[in-house]
Amino acid sequence: MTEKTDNVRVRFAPSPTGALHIGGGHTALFNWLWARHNNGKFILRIEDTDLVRSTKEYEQTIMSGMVWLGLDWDEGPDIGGNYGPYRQSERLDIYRDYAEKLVAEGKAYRDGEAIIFKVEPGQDISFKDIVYGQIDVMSDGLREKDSDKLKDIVIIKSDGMPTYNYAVVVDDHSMKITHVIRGEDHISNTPKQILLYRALGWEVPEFAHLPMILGRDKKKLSKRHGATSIYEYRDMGYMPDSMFNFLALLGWSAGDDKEIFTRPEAAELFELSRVTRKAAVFDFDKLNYINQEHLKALDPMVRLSMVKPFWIEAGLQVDKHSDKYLADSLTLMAGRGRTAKEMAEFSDYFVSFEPVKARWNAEGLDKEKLKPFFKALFESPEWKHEKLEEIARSWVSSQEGAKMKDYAMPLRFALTGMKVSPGIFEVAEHMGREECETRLKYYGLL
RNA sequence: GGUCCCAUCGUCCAGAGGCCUAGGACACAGCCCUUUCAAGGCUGCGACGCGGGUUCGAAUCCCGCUGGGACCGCCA
Repeated sequence: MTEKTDNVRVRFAPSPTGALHIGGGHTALFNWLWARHNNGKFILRIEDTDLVRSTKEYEQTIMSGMVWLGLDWDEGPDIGGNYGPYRQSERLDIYRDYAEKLVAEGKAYRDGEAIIFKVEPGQDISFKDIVYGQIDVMSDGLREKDSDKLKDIVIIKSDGMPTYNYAVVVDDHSMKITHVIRGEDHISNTPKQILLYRALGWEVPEFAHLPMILGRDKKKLSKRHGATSIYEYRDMGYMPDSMFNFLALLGWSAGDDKEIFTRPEAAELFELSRVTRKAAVFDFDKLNYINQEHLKALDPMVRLSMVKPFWIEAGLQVDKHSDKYLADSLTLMAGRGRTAKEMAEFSDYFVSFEPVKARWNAEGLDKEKLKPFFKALFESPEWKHEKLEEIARSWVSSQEGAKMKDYAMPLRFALTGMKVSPGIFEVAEHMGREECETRLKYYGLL
């Protein structure tokens, strides 16, 4: 069931003080899902009021991270929109004006160069969260740490920049944001913001807080847990479709058993009311599985484009082959490998003989026993796996006590340098008679 | 210390009083297929944190406890 919402406008508002990390991507993703589900607008706003830590480079990195994940926005600093500017550092006059208004009305006061909002005791600043439900708070709860003194809220810093809690209110109001969707760590900021909305005489938007993402040790995800930036996952061989799928499943499910889905499918099914409240642990095993499933489902040429960079990274001469041959090689892999990187590693022998040589050794090989077998194989009128297997089977049955693996495994190892591969006769067919001959001769097996 | 939030298999999700001797997925274990498994098929292991209520009946509602977490910056 779809909640009745019209003209949904949501935003992702990162501060450009680092790359797009898992938590940020998760938040952006849920905002995107809600916007797309409702045919609403997804807005990107840059919160760059921290002069010392914000950089344009990070702003770029965050945007390209979102593009990589497949999260497109409808309004933002790069493409503009009717409610700009979309960079807080370009909206200083707006913050200043409203702050002056609050001062004039006696709701805020100056201290030093800063402007500070007065918090009056005894106010009910409860709110209803779409995900967490009713949250009851009194203004008396806003105390200073280890003190019973009520804490006023700084809205303009001494350097003239607005603070987060103030700017977010001014911007969300002036950008006509209907749903504020953000991490659960913002629940305790919400009452302060509500105080500001009231003082300014503005309507309060809907709030939907999202569960946190934890590391394996159940602590908030951080550098200690290894990869935290979205790009690190790309570099490890995870695909955007899978990251999207995996992240969407952290704190949400459609309620049925469907766990592998595309962006449009997720957007169709997504409901804020179905978001979970419990913090979720980032589970690599599940990510691997989801990535593998997407890797399987990919169009062969698209799959090739995901895997190719990792072959190149390993120094293999990819351009010696046609894309058709390479893509077919991956199709033959039939789902082996969980990441694009793993798939590239598991299939390197299709690209080049070099890695095979590096792995190969003749330990325990009875060359004299093998030679006649390989010779028979190469007498096959057709280099087709059915024919090759047929020859192999009759050869094995003609030898006393011989088993298929006695011949198939040495062949596999000579051709691939691996003890694991797709059916070796299929591999041989795909590699081609010439290449197989080259490899076997190199080892003196033919 | 204060305020707020959370609590179902190891992990991610189902479950919105009887459909639950709690379901699915990942992981793990075992079996099967077989020229190998990193592919495929099957089976198994495994949870409602504890204690009180409410009710004919509670994983689901209420209270307490315990255990986690977030926030309390002129960071966002």
